[in-house]
Amino acid sequence: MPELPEVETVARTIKPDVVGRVISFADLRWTRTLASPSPALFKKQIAGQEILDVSRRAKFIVIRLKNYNLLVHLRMSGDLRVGTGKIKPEKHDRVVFHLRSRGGAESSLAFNDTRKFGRVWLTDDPETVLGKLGPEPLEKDFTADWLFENLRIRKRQLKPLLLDQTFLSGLGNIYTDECLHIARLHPLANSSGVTRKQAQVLRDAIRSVLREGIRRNGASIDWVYRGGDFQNYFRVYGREGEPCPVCGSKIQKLTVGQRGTHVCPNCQRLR
DNA sequence: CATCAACCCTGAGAGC
DNA sequence: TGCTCTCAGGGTTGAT
Repeated sequence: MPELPEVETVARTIKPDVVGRVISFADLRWTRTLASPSPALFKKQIAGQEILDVSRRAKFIVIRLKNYNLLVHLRMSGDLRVGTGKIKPEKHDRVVFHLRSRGGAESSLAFNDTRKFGRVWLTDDPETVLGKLGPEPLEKDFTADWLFENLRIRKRQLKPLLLDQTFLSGLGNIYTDECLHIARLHPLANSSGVTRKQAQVLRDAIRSVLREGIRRNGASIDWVYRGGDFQNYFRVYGREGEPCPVCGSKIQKLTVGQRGTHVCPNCQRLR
């Protein structure tokens, strides 16, 4: 489920339930979920750490602890779930953080991840993990001028470039298809050919789609469900053969950069 | 530097 | 029902 709006929703959801709690210990149930450090050091360092804040950077959930930062990437099927009282791990729980409140109440924060693609880092310097990420699309520094200039410099297919987290952070397969449709740009178009005007429209489309995704608590697809309903408002994603909401042409599905890609053949012309 | 295939995994849904 | 096949929101790595 995890693109920027879904990750933002997860972070906002768990924050009030975990800030102020202390991690008594971590139960690492699938070793490979831990990216770094070693399991032994991880368990030693995290025990006794108070959770000070929960935020999001790109598609990472950043959990600020007293002396470290706990970074979580949900990848394809990850989720963070808060549990109260007696803890019995659920199917696909990969790491379970056992928590204690000041009053002594027990609860838990579980990283549940069916496909095991998700990763967790514990580090004192989050920049070692987040350092190469591109700008946040909802921040002020993501301007049309910046986008225009950087699309021009990189000579790449538009969609794979927008998915490249070192170029721009937070977009995933769904939201990229949606914003390219709004901007009437073809996913295979060369980034260097995008005009200043088109860059302006694309920049605004990216921000509006992400904001609406957040407003609707993200999109819920397949069995990875979290209560969002943005999936009911897709313009092209997952709508192959259905009419384009703008012109009525049949939405087509193609493969771009090994990802399923949805376009309106009339609104999004290659040239 | 850009592009692509393989890989990391499990499970849902389609087709037979 | 049950089997096989394809596909899935992400990202890394190594080859070309």
